[in-house]
Amino acid sequence: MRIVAISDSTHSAVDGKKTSLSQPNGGNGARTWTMSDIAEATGVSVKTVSRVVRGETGVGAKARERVSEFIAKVGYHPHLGARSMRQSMRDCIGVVIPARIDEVPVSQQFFTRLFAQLYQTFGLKGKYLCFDMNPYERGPADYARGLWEQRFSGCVLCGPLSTDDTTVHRIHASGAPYIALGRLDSFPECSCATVDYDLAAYQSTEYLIKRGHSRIAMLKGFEGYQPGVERLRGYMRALDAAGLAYDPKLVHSASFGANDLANRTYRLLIESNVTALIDASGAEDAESIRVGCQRAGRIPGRDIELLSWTYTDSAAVLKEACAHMWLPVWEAAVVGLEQFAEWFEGKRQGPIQVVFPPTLYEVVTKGEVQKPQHLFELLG
Amino acid sequence: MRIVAISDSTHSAVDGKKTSLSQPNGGNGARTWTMSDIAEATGVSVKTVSRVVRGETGVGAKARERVSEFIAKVGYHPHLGARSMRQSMRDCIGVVIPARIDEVPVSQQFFTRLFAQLYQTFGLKGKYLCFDMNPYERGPADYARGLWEQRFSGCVLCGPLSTDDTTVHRIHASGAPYIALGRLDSFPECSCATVDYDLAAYQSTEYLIKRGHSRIAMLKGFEGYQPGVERLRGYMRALDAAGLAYDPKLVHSASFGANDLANRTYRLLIESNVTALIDASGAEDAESIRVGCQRAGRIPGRDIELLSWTYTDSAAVLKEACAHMWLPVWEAAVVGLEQFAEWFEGKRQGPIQVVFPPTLYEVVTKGEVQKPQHLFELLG
DNA sequence: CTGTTAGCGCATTCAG
DNA sequence: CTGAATGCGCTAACAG
Repeated sequence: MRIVAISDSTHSAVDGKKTSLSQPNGGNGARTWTMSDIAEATGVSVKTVSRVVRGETGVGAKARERVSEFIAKVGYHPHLGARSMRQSMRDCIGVVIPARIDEVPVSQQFFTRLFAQLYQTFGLKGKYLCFDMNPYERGPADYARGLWEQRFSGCVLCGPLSTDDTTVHRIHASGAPYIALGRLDSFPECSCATVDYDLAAYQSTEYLIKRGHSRIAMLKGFEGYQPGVERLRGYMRALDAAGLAYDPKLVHSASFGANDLANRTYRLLIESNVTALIDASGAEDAESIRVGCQRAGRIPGRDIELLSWTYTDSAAVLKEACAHMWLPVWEAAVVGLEQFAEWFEGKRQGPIQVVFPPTLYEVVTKGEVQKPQHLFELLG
Repeated sequence: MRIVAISDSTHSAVDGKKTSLSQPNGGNGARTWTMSDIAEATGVSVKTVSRVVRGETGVGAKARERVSEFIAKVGYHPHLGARSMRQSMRDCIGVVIPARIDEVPVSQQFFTRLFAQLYQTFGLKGKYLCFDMNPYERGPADYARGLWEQRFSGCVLCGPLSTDDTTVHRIHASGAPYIALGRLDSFPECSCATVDYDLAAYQSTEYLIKRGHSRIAMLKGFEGYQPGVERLRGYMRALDAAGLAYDPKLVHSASFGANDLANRTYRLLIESNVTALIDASGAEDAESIRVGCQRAGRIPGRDIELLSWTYTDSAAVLKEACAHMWLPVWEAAVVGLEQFAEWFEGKRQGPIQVVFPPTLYEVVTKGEVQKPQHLFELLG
């Protein structure tokens, strides 16, 4: 067991010179060494110490060894704040939430997968991950503040973008590497990795129209966010292509915080002549849909045809549904993160554009998915 | 939609003065403003700008408004590197892994709960969480490097400590607020929030002895880590108290990476005269234990008595077990994190010492827990 | 109430 | 191969 040597004969000259303000907790702790301390103690110049620390050439073998040993002995580490004033922080990736964390359904599953992926891509290479949880304490905060503050030099926007988001434009304009796990109509150049929700809605609607339905209801999530807009647009396009009129009463938005999915389902199903329902809520909540159907006196497969969206390949949210739309959100994120890592490391240029198409299944192989638990639900 | 105004008549004088090195990606991005830029543009001194930014008194209403507006307009943010040279970083908490992430069983459940808790405690207050994944690329890395580098000024050590850990001593000596989710025999002063595994092992063994067993096997995890040491010590103390001899053949360590739990169980059970088994592996893997029993030709409750450890209140890993030991690891972490937050904010002193006792259940109310999925299993 | 100035620790010229 | 000097953006002590 070796504790940092506080006093050492080699540098008795600098003894008690100053109590650095930047000491962790300004107390009885071990002293914080600076390059000039090291230089003084080892009898070389600051620049030589710098060369050794940064592994540069231009230092004699003897001097290098002496400095290296001393550095190891006292446990010197360069001050990153000081370093960041001369160069950008290329060892820290920001992970920021561009939406209220309790407004969007960040599932436990998705979050831990994302974290594991970030661990593999960056953590294993010794890089830091810096999370900014975007508190929204007094109005929407600037979720990219860590970038402006130079805390990190690139970031992952983890979550859907609000339709009126402007921050992502500023990130883009800054030239910093970034990737949004979601796109934005108003900003097609946006660096992103996501799924084509518009197409998913279009194909869902088209499928049901082909099966003879003309009064198709849709339960959609993400009100106020881009994925919500895309759902509606794709739905309307499909209706339009089939020459059907759009009835706003047939589209409801469900919020994730309140558990009103069953209620929304019920209300949609008692609308006149509704014969089919697209569950594009993203909640993956079979029970609520079932309860809603039951309360409306509808039996799936007989009185009402269901089509539900899932984030899992070949899996169903509702066994009773006639078809299942798979949104490869995770798969897009993986590809996007790989490309982002290359951009961050300077091996490629940005922006990234990964938009995966959805896949419609009629037969499911993996059974029914569980209702996911969301991050904010774990609290108190 | 408003993009940062690049050129503005108010400050045409400083036009094109310099291209700061610290620009995010040194390219076509928007310019990075400094305090002196703001000062020059608004006709005040740097100190006045500083006062406005930091919300200090001593600025006239007119000047304050002018500066505030300009700052908002150009999207100025203080450079944290520069700031960190004068004061410690009190808005960033390090979350570091003091063990190889693939050597210890960080369950998805525990991890997301921890993250949610950190979000609530720090994220909501606008603080950053900086994860260092401790790569171990070339030999064990210094998992507290973020502290030495002044990247953060306090940290949570998330995971068990290695028995030969020395880094935590240095963290302690630095005076920085920290909390280890695990303790260390060799370092009783260590700031920690954990469970008394020694007591859990003692009580488990004692319980089985009282039920008439004298040949008690133990399956333990965390070889090389403190919780592993405590398991063995508690087990041995109980044997000793009852005047029984310790037989090393009756204690096996299971590693988490390899799935050898069933095999270990089998091997323990074919040992001569073993009549009871403590599953202190921490794997919460009922299936492997069952397979091991079956292969050894033992039927739980008849040929062999099982006692399994769980991390969930009133829940069982194995329904067949005669008793269940609950280790309130999570509960200790919550209390510890609260105290850590207060220490970090200067509202109390360290170190923290939260050591929860385990609880033995004979009757279980919440049913059988699922085998947890671990973070590293999500990769690949 | 406001401004001037001296560093913080490091990387980077530019000289030896 | 080495070192002295400069400045990054900010805060704080010290003047007005």
